[in-house]
Amino acid sequence: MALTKTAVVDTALELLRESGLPGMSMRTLATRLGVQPSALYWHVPSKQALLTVVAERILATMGPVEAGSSAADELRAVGQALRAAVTGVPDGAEIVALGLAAGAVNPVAEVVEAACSRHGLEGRAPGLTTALTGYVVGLSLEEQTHHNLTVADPATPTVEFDPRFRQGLDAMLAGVQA
Amino acid sequence: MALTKTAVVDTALELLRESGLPGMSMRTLATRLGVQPSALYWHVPSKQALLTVVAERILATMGPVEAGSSAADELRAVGQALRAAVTGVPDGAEIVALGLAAGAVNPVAEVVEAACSRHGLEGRAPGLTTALTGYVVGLSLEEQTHHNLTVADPATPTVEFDPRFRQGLDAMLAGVQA
DNA sequence: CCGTTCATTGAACGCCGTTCAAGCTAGCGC
DNA sequence: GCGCTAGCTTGAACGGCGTTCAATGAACGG
Repeated sequence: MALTKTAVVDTALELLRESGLPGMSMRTLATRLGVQPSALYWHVPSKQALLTVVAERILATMGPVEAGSSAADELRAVGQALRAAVTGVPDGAEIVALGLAAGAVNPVAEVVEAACSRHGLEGRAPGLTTALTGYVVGLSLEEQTHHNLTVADPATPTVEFDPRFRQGLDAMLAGVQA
Repeated sequence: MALTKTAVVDTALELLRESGLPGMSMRTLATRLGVQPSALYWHVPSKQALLTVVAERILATMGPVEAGSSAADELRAVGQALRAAVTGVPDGAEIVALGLAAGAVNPVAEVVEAACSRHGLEGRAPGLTTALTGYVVGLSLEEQTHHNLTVADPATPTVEFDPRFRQGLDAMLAGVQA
């Protein structure tokens, strides 16, 4: 059976989950597929293009968000779902940031739109989407980078990102009043 | 005159401004300093360590933020100042994200603290700092990555990040009410 | 059986960060 | 003045990386 673009992407994600971005070189990817590195370039134009497809896959793992009693509750759930998807894969934030920059569709936009119109916040969706996505990707990137540094050098001081994430999320949903 | 760590960092930043991260290899850095690459490693333990020092320099370019009439105005100014500092250098967001993960002091914390206590928002500072910093770094990263993709392939569709940044910033400062 | 199209190989190119033994050189104690 | 140590640099190499490309193989319609 011949190689497939899908197989390449699948294996890339597999390799990513096992050993992060540094472990996902075109060479290890080819080895895993039992193929020469150059063979990959028939299915994918570049590693960057491969990574944007991987980014879309990661974003697609964001589960649906059920309707809540308040807009804040719903948007908080959206933020948490996005964070779960992004941090669910090593170096996911870096890859998703690249993917979004490359024009991948942001599933958060649609979900925020729905939540806003459900609670009479029409027109607020674009700004909230930008704020939410930027925040989650930014903090997740910091978290995963910190994690990588800790692995490389165990002397690195520990930081608890989970409560910090919630605190920041609540702060941005509340605004500067109250 | 012997090489200095300061000189290495200065030249690194200079090279960075000229041609971004890809143009700032240890080899080009050494060449610019008229030295062999290995000489750098007497002054700096690794490229990563060098980059965290560079990140602190970039963060230090954030100008002071003057007191405003409202807390939102002040925090908006903080966000804009941070963005200006980070995007003032090619690939600045990537480097700053690394620096923050490595434990660089975040100048935003202090400024937000001051602004909050000036407007009776004690206790809100940590969350607002996390939200603001995460958002600015996240969106700046997306913006600079997009810019790099555009340079590499001019067919990339244009995106206006400046209004989007302001919109997201306003959205997070306003919260989900109003 | 030929010719074409699809898919892969193997080898190379030019980068990269990093290491390390060996050497140079400035300055201090004697 | 001399020798030695401590600070700094060299030169060469190691093992990796993404990517390119001519040549090759395999499958198949005519």
